[in-house]
Amino acid sequence: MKSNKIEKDTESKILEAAKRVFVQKGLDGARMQEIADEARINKALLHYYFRSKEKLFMTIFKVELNSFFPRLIPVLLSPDMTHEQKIRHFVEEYIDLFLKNPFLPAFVLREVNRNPQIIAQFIGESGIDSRKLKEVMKVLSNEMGLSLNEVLHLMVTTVSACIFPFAGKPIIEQVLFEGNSTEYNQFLRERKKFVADFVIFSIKGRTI
Amino acid sequence: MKSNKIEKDTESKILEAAKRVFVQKGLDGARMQEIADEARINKALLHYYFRSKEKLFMTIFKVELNSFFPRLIPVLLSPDMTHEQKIRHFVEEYIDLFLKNPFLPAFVLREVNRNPQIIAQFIGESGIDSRKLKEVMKVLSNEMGLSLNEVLHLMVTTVSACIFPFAGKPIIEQVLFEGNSTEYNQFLRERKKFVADFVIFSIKGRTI
DNA sequence: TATCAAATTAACCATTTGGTTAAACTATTT
DNA sequence: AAATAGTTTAACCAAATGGTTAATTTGATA
Repeated sequence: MKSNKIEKDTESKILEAAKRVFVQKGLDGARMQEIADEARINKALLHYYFRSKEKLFMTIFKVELNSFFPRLIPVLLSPDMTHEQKIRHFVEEYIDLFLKNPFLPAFVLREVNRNPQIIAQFIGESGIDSRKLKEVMKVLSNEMGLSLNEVLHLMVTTVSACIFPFAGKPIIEQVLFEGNSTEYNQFLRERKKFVADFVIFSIKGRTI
Repeated sequence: MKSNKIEKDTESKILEAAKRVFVQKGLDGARMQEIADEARINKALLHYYFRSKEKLFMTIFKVELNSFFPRLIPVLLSPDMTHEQKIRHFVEEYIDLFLKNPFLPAFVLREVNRNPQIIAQFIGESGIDSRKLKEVMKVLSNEMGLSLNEVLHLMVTTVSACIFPFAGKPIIEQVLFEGNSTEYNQFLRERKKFVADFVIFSIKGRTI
């Protein structure tokens, strides 16, 4: 048996290459040869480590979907924070995640629309727990003085405001900043504060 | 020459079939044979009308991108409406568009991320005019008492809140409604009122 | 109704692509 | 150092795929 070091190295070289290619091109657009080239190995070695393109893709997708759902539920349930603090924390963490992985939103949306079942398939392993989520909604509902349904919409709106500027980068960059990527990136950095403010102001404006 | 009726019929049969297939599967996932089958014609006929897959795709994409940007600028510039009325009008029209074309957001986002240049390529024909857009922003900035930059973020947030629930359908339906599509559709129908309220409340809450 | 151009099709082609195989290589064990 | 088991590669394969060609059909026109 080869030393574990080299063994693991090849596998992670493959995983890193596959991530880059799949995230950028999607399952349909990716080529096994390109992944092999990117990892600087023979194509047959891909099939030696991961039996098929599908299997390799699923391995990558599972990891990416997992990071797409941030581990923020405990914070949202914390009794030591106001709902304003919770909103700020959530928005900042979520946007930071996408600033570090700018292509994650477009990738997940693309693949999830290509094969909607894939989301049900991995729901268990994705760090999302429906029960906990409902608990969060109840807590927020009490804290904010809104109905459960209003909290649901509020959550979706908040998540939308975080995700869309990344998923729609080519549109926003071109239409709003005439292709100037510096301005677009500046805009993204401002987002954390703006989105949190926006949501908090909306709750205030509603309850007046 | 054959009668115009039949000629046009075949071409539109192709366009309708191509739209269905491309919107669902994207450029990479679509197959010319499938489009031919869907249109109930021979595959060679596709190439007779549209020389290549790329050309056929571009024809479809241009149309879809065009409908993705609604013609709402005149309304937003109208001096006879309050900014609240404008927001309500915009949100209602935009969400209605997606209720009629639920796969449009995912399609546009997918293709625009696959090939970011495509958006610059069609910006002229897409019914979007940067100059007019800036005019809208100035008008809204005055009406709402917000800075230009705040209006920019506000616009992106509003658009996000309209688009994401459609682009992220598989995620929302599964995570928030455990796969119950009736509940998901109910949620979508409520959105028009909620999003408009949300934005308007936020402006109110901010200026207090 | 003979002619002609456009529309349509069946058969075919070249390339790409995911996947396989058998041989070669490497490191560990005896 | 011979045997062994895991790793890596070059060469290959079958199916799929976008695209082409040559022949046939269709319908209008003279």
